[in-house]
Amino acid sequence: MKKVYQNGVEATLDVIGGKWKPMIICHLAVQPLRTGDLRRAIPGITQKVLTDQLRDLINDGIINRIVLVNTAPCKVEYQLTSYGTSLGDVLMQMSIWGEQRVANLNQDGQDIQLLNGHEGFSKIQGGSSVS
Amino acid sequence: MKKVYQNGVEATLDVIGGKWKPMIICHLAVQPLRTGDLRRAIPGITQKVLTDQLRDLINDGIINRIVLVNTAPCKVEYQLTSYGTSLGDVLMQMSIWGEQRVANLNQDGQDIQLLNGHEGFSKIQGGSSVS
DNA sequence: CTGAATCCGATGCGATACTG
DNA sequence: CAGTATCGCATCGGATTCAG
Repeated sequence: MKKVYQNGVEATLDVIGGKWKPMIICHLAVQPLRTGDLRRAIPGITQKVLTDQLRDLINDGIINRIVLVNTAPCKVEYQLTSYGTSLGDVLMQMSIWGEQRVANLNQDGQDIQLLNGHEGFSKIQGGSSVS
Repeated sequence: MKKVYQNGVEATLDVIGGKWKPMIICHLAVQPLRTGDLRRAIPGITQKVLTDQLRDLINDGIINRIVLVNTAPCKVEYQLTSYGTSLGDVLMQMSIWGEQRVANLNQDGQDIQLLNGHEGFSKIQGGSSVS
């Protein structure tokens, strides 16, 4: 089927729009991880949702699925592709803007919690070291 | 109810994640527009969806709703707030990345159409003039 | 330990028709 | 012309269960 995007933003959201995808990318940016590691690193995610979103990211070329064959229990590892690292700047910008927004809202009396800062995304590629 | 975000990216997606919101912001970045104008500027959007997403953007402080009182048929106009303009850089980055992605996919034999480039977002604030 | 299968509720988006 | 109300559908994310 032929896709039509209004603009590049839609195309980007197709890739990172999933609820947990930014977190997954963030963790894999530091080092390759196995599914068990990811589940522990991302509290609240379920088995299905994790594998669903991992599959999406694989199909979009953001991560690689690597089967380690010479191990006793067959192990599976996921790692960011070089294409995946190109998302670093975008995620960084989005994370920073979102943090400022949360800060604003909380000043206006709302009670919003932000579990992780943007430092995680700075690990990707050169990691444009923003304060 | 208390909200909890994993990271800033989620908070940002809450604001611009709607299917048409980037387009709406893009058009309002150039000049204030009335609903009829927006419907004509955004082919495919329906009345309901447009007003739904406009209301969301108002509640999030991205746009202002201005009722022009001294006109024969009561007119309503929408304009970007200064807070809304702060989204400029983020949308720009996302649009550029998405455009490159579409280009890559089309080179791989897919047939994806991209209606608008990132130029529209350059109108926001200083409009960090990227090529 | 990895991950596939099934069921299900919430929600976003859309079509249509109606009010001021 | 601006906005609302109702209905419907598709998609996403989540709980649970089963298999290699």
